[in-house]
Amino acid sequence: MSDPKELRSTGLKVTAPRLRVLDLFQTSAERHLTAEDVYRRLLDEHADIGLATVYRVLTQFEQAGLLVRHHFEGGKAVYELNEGKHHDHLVCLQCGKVEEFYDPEIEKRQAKIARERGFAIHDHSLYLYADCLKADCPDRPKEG
Amino acid sequence: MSDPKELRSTGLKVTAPRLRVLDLFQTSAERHLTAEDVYRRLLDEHADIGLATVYRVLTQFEQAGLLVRHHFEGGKAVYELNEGKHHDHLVCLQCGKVEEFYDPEIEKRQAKIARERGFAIHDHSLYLYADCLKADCPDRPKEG
DNA sequence: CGCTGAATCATAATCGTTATCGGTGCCGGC
DNA sequence: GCCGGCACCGATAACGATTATGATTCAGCG
Ligand SMILES: [Mn+2]
Ligand SMILES: [Mn+2]
Ligand SMILES: [Zn+2]
Ligand SMILES: [Zn+2]
Repeated sequence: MSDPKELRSTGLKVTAPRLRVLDLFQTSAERHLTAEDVYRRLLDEHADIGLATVYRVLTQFEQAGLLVRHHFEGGKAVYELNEGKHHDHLVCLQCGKVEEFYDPEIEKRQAKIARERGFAIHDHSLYLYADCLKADCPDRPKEG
Repeated sequence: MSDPKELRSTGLKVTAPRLRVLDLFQTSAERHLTAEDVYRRLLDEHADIGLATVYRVLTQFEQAGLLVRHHFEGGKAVYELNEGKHHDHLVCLQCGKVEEFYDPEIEKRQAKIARERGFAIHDHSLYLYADCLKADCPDRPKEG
C-alpha cells in the first residue's frame, strides 16, 4: 500500500479510498487511467469505493499535483502520476496504446510562437493520433 | 445567402437550415463557433432552426469536409470553415481570443516522432493556452 | 404534380462528470 | 485513549453537452 506520508504532505486527510487510488496509480501496469478505469479496478480489488469518490479524489489529486489530467480524443479524461517531467502523447486510434514523448524543439517553438504574438503561455496540449503498426494491434493497417 | 452548389456537391440535400448554417460560417466575424453559438445566432436571425438540427448539420458538414472540429479546453466542440490549410491554435484563457498558427518545423517533428516509433500518423491536435496581453483582455496580467 | 426517402423539429435519452446530503471517521486537543 | 468538529464518504440526483427517437414535412426526381 501507498505511503501515507505522501498524502499527508498534500494537506489531504489520509483515508482508505485515497490510499487505494494513489496505490493503484503507483502499481498499475497501465499508466493512463480514466475515472471509470480506476473505479472498475477498485471494484475488482473489492475496495467498495463509490464512483463519486473516485471522481472527487482524482480532482483533488490533480489539484494537489499528484496526478496530471489529459483529454485524449474520445471525450473521457485520463489521469497519470505526476512525476514532474512534462511530456506529450502519441495515441493509437485502434488499440488505444499510448506512447509518451518529449521534444525540446517543439517545446521551444511553442514558446516562441506565443511570445511573438504577445501571449504569456501557461500550458499546451499536444496529441498525435495514429495507427500503431504493432502485431498485436487489433485493426492494424494491412501491408502491401 | 450561401451558394447552393457548394452544398449540392457534397451529396447533401439543399435545405434552408443547411444553407443558413453554411452562410453563418462564411459571413461570421467569429471564425470558431460552438453548436450553441450557431444556434443562438440563428435565433437572432429568426431562422427557427432546432438545436438538434444544428448539431446534426455540424456533424454532417464535418464529415463532408466543409467544416473542421476542434476541442479547446473547456469541453465544448468548436467548428470552423475548412479552407484546406491545416493550422493549430493559440487560445487566451481569459477572453477566449483565438489565434491561428502553422509551424512547419513542429509539423515535421511530429511526423518524425510518429515514424520513429512505428506509428502511421493520422492527425494531431495542438493547442497553446495563454494569457493574451492585449489591452482589451478582461483579466490581463498586470504589468510591473 | 405526386412519391419516397431524407431531413426536420421537439423531446427524450445518454454519457461523463459534478453537486447534494445524511451519515462516518480522521486527527488535534484533552 | 477518547472526544468533537469538520473533512470525508457513498448513494443518488442533477448537470451540460451531445445524440437518438419518432412523428411530420419536404427536396429532388420522374
Ligand atoms: Mn503520459
Ligand atoms: Mn482555426
Ligand atoms: Zn494499435
Ligand atoms: Zn485575452
